[in-house]
Amino acid sequence: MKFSREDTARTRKSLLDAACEIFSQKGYRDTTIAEISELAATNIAAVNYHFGNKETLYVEAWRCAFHESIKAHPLDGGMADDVSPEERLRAHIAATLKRLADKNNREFWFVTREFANPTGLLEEVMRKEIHPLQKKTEYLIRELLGPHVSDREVQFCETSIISQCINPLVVKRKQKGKSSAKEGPPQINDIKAYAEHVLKFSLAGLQAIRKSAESKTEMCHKIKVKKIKG
Amino acid sequence: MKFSREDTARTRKSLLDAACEIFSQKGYRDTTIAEISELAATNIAAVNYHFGNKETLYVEAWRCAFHESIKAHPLDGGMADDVSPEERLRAHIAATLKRLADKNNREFWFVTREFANPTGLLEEVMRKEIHPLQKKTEYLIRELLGPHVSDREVQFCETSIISQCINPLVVKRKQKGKSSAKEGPPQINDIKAYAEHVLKFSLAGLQAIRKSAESKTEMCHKIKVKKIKG
Amino acid sequence: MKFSREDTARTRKSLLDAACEIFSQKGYRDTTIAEISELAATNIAAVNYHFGNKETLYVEAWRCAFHESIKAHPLDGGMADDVSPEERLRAHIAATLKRLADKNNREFWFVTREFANPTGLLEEVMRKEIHPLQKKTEYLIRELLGPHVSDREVQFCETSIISQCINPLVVKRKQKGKSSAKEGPPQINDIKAYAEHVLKFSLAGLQAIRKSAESKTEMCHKIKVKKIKG
Amino acid sequence: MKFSREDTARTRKSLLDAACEIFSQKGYRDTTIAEISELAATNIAAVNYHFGNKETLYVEAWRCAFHESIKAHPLDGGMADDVSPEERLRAHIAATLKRLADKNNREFWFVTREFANPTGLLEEVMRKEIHPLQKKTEYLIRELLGPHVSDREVQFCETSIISQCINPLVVKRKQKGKSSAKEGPPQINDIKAYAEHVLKFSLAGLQAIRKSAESKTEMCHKIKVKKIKG
DNA sequence: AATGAATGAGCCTTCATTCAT
DNA sequence: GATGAATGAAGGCTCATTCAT
Repeated sequence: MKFSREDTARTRKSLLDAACEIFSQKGYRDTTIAEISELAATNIAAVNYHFGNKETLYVEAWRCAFHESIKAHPLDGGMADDVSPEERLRAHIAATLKRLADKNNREFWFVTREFANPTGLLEEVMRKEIHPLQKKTEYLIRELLGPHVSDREVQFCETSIISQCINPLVVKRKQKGKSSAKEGPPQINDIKAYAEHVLKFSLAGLQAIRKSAESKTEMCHKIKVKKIKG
Repeated sequence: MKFSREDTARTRKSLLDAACEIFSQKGYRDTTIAEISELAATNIAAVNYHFGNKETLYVEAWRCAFHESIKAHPLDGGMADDVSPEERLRAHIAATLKRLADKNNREFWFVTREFANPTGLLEEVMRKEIHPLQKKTEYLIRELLGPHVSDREVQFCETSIISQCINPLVVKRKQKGKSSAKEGPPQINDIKAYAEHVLKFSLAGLQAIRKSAESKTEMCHKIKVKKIKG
Repeated sequence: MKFSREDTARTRKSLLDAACEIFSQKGYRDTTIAEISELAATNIAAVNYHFGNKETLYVEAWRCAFHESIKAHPLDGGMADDVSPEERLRAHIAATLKRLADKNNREFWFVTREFANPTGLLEEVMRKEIHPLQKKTEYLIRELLGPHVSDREVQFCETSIISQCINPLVVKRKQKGKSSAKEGPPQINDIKAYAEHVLKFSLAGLQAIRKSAESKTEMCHKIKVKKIKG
Repeated sequence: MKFSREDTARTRKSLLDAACEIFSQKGYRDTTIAEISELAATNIAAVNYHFGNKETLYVEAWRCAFHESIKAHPLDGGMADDVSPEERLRAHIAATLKRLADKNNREFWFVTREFANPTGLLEEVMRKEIHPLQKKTEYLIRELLGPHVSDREVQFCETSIISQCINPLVVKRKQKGKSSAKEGPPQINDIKAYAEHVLKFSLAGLQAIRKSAESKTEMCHKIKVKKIKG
């Protein structure tokens, strides 16, 4: 039997898809290559043939999931750069929440798992892919905080906002499929409403930090002036 | 080997400690009872004798870690109930952050791992142990938000605050031991300063939500009055 | 804590009872001494303390079951020796069937199991206990067959009759608890009716064997006479 | 080690043979797959690869033994359907006894062990395979008993005949290898002679049952006639 | 005398990887 | 190039027995 290059590529891709699906559902350890092979409708030796070993397949699957995720959810929320920073923050928060809440977004699972149980395998690939996005967020927040805040305050605010987006969805995902018991951690069901809440909550927070920084600066200034006058 | 009957509890405890340590480091699946037995300096069969099976040991280990954690870090931050809600929130945030940041807190690892790679085994025990704490937080937030907010708004605010406490520490833990590269997600190093930030940020956020709710209520009231007068 | 001799004997007996019960239900291999200890409400070490090991307990349990069985079902069926052999056979068959069909007769299980999966442990004890009974049956059958049959014919008839008693009850026991599916081997439900059947069937069989033997003898005789006369 | 793809079936077969041999000797519980693998000269994991687990292997081994047994000993004894029922019964009894007495017949061991120590695994497969054979026997007996007997009488006679075939061979097998002690249950050594005995004994028995049924019917008839006439 | 604790040997099963074709 | 067959290593669990008290 002969196999053309197209067949080979197709087999590889279907293995990757299957791996993506199952790894994201069960994590590295709980996934067997037998399962993946079956879902990909190939034989069990194909994984090692195409990817060498399970670890490599895992990394490749993550990369695949990441690109899918980025393609489906542009990170700027499709917002132009010339609108007000408040609007851009709204867009950013909404886009992030929507992306992470997307049930088809398998990448989020990989990241969550990786944080909890670092394999180290995704270390480098994650840094390279994610870093640029962070810079953008940081810049936007700095804009909203004004010139008087310290770097650390910017970092803290960035953390506050990102955390509000990530954490509830980690919780939500875990609860998925569970009987919506009233007990258990609070859970977000209306993503849009929650996005508005995070925006309102965070803008107020940012504003408070900004004013605090400004008044501190002013006081320093007054003291300096006094000293000079006196 | 010699052992007295009094040693029984000690054997059990040493197994529990070992399990706690290794489960929190590697998670359920990657931990073998052989490892645990070795660390506890007993026989593999001892696990089965004392705990029945690996699953039960896992749950017991979690419970142990949880109680250790709570003992080391009282949840109200040692704050009396009669101080202002703001002060109590400060204490709560500081205590939570300190607890989660404690390098000896193995329970946090369990929870993180469980969220990322659910075994389902801690489902019930976690709910039972953690639920009461949540209620307390919820009550405190409701106090700060005033009477006009909806349940969903309370829930959202609770999520906002808790998320700010949990997420950065998950990230931080993962980065522990890494070269403090400037790349990578923002990372919290000064827990006390961050606690103050979260308090300031969140109080402003809560205030904004409160005012928004109040004005909404007022407007409704006015409309009603108008209707009646009209 | 002190234990009187009465306590000791009681513990021993309760272990024996428990062993009897469980061994007869599950067989040697599928029974664990933990189960037995639990049912006997003692600790797990008691078995080895009182009986040395599992095998010895098994043999003792069988002996116990056997004596219980004999006590409950006298082998002559309570029939006097002076009635007709036909009546004595009726009594014998009825008694045997009743004994083997008795749900409380745990000994039958032991024997069945031993035949299928000889442990060799019951070898000697069974021979000693059972042999006398066989002799009695043999004598009765010989009486019914008359003086002309060979030893082998007696043996065959004995086998025919005993088999009709034993085999259907082995089958029946196995089917116990099963849905009385119409499929499956034929099964005896009315023991008394079946006993009458076996009697009628076997008396006819014995009669046939007897006549056959007699005619054979007669023919031999005639031939001899002829030879002499001739 | 070298192996061609054609060898696959051979490997499977050798595992099956080994399983057949050891299971029939030791029963399900006392057999380890390690033993089987060793006899089959393969790896332990091969059992799992080819059969999934021990239970499946057991069932397959039984089926294999059963088919071997049937192939070696056709159930009708090679007798045409047009001979007299007496001749067919003779052939049936002879064939059955020969089959069960065959030292190479491993299936009989399975069945015996299964009856004594039910695993429940053969429940269904045995019913499916054996049921048709029973039907044939039943039909033959009904023919010999004539039209006046009840279903229960047929069932009883079937039981009587089958029992005479099965039980002595169970006993015999157990005694195999033992010193032919004069003690112990009667034992069949000449299978052909015993087959003739069973035929003679049973035909007489059947005849008795038949006549009894006929006279009963007749009496009923007379009574009815009387009633009508009267 | 009697027992709770402990253990070592063994079993079935899983699974990533390798091999000959 | 691609695959079905095979395997070795390891894991969790069971259980009769032993031991110190």
